[in-house]
Amino acid sequence: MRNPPSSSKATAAASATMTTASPSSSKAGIAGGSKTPCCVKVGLKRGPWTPEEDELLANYIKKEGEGRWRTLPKQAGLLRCGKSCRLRWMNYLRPSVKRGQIAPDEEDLILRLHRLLGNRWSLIAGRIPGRTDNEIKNYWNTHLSKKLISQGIDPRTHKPLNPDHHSAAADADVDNTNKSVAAAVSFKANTRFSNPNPSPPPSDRLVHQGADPSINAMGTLSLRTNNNSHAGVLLGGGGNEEDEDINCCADDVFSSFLNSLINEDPFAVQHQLQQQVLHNGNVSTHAAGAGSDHVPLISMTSASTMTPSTFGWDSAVLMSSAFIQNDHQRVTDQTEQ
DNA sequence: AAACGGCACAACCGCTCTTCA
DNA sequence: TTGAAGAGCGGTTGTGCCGTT
Repeated sequence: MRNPPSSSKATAAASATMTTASPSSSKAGIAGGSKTPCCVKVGLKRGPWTPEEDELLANYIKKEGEGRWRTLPKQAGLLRCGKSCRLRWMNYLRPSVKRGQIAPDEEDLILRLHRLLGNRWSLIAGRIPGRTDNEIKNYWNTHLSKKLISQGIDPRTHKPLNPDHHSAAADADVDNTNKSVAAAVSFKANTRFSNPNPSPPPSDRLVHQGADPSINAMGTLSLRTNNNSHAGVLLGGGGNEEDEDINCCADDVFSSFLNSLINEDPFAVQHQLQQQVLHNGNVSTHAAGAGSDHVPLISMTSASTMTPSTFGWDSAVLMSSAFIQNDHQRVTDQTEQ
């Protein structure tokens, strides 16, 4: 784990020391002369934030709320670009940000999530309350990746660096889990929500983080494939069947699904998906593109034998189910042997 | 005591995606 | 349909601190 001095360093760096901007700090972030700063406007301050700037930003957001980052600095009386303000707020000033050491259980969770999700820091951070993507990214790069390497594990693939020292079965485990999660993440990534809430919807990116309860509570969502054609997945019974709509809380499904994978319990994943289907009455899929036909009432079992290409969309929880079922079958086979 | 290197983390950049006029 | 603006993400850099030589 981390040694005590690092925490004090972190605290110091997070407050006073980093805010004592030396003349050289104005060069921060500009590597060489080729890179263009995000804020080319003359007069905008860069580098470490001062306590005064923090106060201005925090007070303004407390009063006016988040958003409109481009205009915020001017309104708040800050000589910063909006991007810088947003980053400062998100990674440091937000009340929900938890400071201090990463606990062992958090570290374990980061490892598990990274094994499943890769460098999707925001997604990982979304499942660790109070931690920011930047913090987790830093912690990974400075601690965990090195730790894994010292254990003979490739931090990118989570497989042994020396392929002679592991079994094919172990590979299969990792592969199947990764495929499951890749499909689910892809499902999420391709999911665009139609928020029924009339208030300005938060960015879709937040959906990936699972950070916004208003999104978790959404009733309707639509899907868009990578090539911008539209497709729909209906999970659930009642309600209208407008194209592009999905009438169940897919985020909950995803969340439960991910939780199960984190806990390395593929049977629970399968069970949860099946329960979701039973609860909602059916699973149906349909493509909303030209000439598409509805494919009604497919069971999870049949769904698990289908490929995404069957429907013309490139990802789905259904595929995850297939992978999980394969896992189940493999284990069953092994048991019988 | 000074120099050096590694560590930790805040901050920045380029890019991508979504929204909206 | 398209382009501009807004927002967010992952990768990278810069800086201060600390331990070692």
